[in-house]
Amino acid sequence: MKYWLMKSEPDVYSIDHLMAAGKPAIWEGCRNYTVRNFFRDSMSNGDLAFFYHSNAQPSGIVGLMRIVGDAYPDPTQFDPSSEYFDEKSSLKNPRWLLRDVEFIQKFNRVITLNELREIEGLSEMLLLRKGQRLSVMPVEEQEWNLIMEIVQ
DNA sequence: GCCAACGTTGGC
DNA sequence: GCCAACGTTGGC
Repeated sequence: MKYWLMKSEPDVYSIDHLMAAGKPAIWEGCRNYTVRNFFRDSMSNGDLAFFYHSNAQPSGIVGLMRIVGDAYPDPTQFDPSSEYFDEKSSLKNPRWLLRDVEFIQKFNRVITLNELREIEGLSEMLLLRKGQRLSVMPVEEQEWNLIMEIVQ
């Protein structure tokens, strides 16, 4: 079992959208090779992930979800009407993958970025590193547990 | 809206 | 394969 943090701008797709879906949803639109490789090589069915709101007031962790199934090509890359369309990708040789995610829980408050910065033991957390911009990133088990402690 | 930091592209 | 120019992310 591994742990992840996945960012989304709530104006685009928030945890409320995922909660309302009532079924697994596709985590579409990631166009970064590191993230693509995480999807392909590192994530597994059943892994857990924090849902993180970026560009939000305030930004922070808002809930939990579960990775469902295996990686597969992101359909939006083939759709010319999608903002995620990639003309250099093809059905035979897809560039971009995604994962399905399933709602588990919405926290009763936002664990803000500032709050995370003040937690001893999270100083090495990828999310908190200067200039770090991955929209999907691994979370260490001890980091996960520290954050879960303050949620309870 | 600004801008730091990083990723990607493409000419050479 | 280098690297300048450009694009993107995301906090503020």
